[in-house]
Amino acid sequence: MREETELAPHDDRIEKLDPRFLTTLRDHVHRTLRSAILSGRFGVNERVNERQLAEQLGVSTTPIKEALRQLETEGLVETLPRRGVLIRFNSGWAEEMILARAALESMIAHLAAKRLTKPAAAELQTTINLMMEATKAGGADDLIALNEKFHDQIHIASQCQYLARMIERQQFYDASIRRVIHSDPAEREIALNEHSAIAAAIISGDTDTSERAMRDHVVRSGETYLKIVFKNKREV
Amino acid sequence: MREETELAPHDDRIEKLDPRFLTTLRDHVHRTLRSAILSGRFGVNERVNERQLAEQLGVSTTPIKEALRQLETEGLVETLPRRGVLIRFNSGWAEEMILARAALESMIAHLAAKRLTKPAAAELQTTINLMMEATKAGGADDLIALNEKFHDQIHIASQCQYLARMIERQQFYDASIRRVIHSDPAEREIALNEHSAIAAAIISGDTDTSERAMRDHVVRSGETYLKIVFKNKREV
DNA sequence: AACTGAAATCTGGTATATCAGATCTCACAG
DNA sequence: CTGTGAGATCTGATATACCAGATTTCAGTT
Repeated sequence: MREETELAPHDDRIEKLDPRFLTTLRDHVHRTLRSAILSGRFGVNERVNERQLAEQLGVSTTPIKEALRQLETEGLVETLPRRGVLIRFNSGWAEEMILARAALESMIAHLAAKRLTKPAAAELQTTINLMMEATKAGGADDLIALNEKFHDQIHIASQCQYLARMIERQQFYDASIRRVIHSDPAEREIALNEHSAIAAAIISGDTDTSERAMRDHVVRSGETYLKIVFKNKREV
Repeated sequence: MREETELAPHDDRIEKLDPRFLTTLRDHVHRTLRSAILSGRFGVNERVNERQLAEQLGVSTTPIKEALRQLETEGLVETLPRRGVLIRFNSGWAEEMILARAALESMIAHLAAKRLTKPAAAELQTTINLMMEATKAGGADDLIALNEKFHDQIHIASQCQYLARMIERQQFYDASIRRVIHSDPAEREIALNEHSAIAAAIISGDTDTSERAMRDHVVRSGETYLKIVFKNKREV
């Protein structure tokens, strides 16, 4: 018996609270602004005012400033010292975010193919099987969840935490748009085929094919999102 | 004649000041901390204290906080709300930064091969020619400068600003280490060959070869840096 | 000796005041 | 009409005070 579990007041029935559930104002501001920018609620090159934002969101400027620093590092805004903060997002930016994600995901797929363990392979296959069923009969939300699980499993298999985190930041669309896409029968069919091909390549350890299949999948599906999000307004 | 240049008090002899030259305390703190982290002056998982940092750097906590938010978004520190700030950097992180850079640079090389203009091709070739000379007779600093120019030209040719910015953030070594590497005759020879191959592929429009050559170059040279920066202390 | 919990303390989070560069306004000189 | 520049004003940058979780300390209890 392990001493620690004996001595410590440990109780498996109650999970430890994840500190991440405790959010901060800064985080809330960050999410809100990020979402607003990505959904085009700011114009390209529009200036935003820290004090004004603070007032609108009912907070002081401190969390606003911190959130803006994060957005700046993400490349969504640009701060001109002592002059102003500009929104930096348009369809071109979104396109490059897709390319970034494609590049990173394909690198991760490559490594996953190289590092995949037996049990992880089985789990990945299980996800694909569930996807097949959900594609036929499931709702959009089921597919979205499976989609996330699929990519997460690959991230975990690759053993790359830094890369996985980077990829998360390249998402420029929200749940509502995903729901639209995952409701389209044609898109569902294509996505399933692509996912199956990716999984097969990774499970078979074919790094090269994994890489390409993943890249092509991310680029193609990304372009589908682009068309919907930016419709007819492709800015300069 | 263009009206604007006639009416405006324009004087080509004097360049407009780039606002970016005006730096802020926050920026200075960011650079300082980033450099300190990347050069291993903090231990893995070491906790840093905002007030303490402020005192050490002789500033208030505000610019410290903002710089930490940037570093957090870059993945170099992690903030546990109301508990502390942890350094998140070790050799594994550095390895993944190399992989990220390789993935992004190879994507950019792919696009550069597709989008390269005639004049840009000539300029790229010029850089390669200068590199050949510098490899034989030049100093390390010349090679470093040419190296940067080479990659910059490819970034510009790719027309990807967002990706180019992302790549900049994946650098984990400083000038002094680059100087060591670019002084080694063997390394110089290898790098020249790789650069030449990349340039040739891009100029010939061979997207596939460009991509691979770039990726392999970044990974290989990155590993050289890894060996030097982390020597014998490869942490968990 | 082991446990409990209140209080001290540490740390980041937030609000606010103030500073200073950048920009704008507008009277006034040429 | 045009150009100038002092002053008002806007905006981000910085400093500072205070708030509130999280952690530690330690006396008191069993």
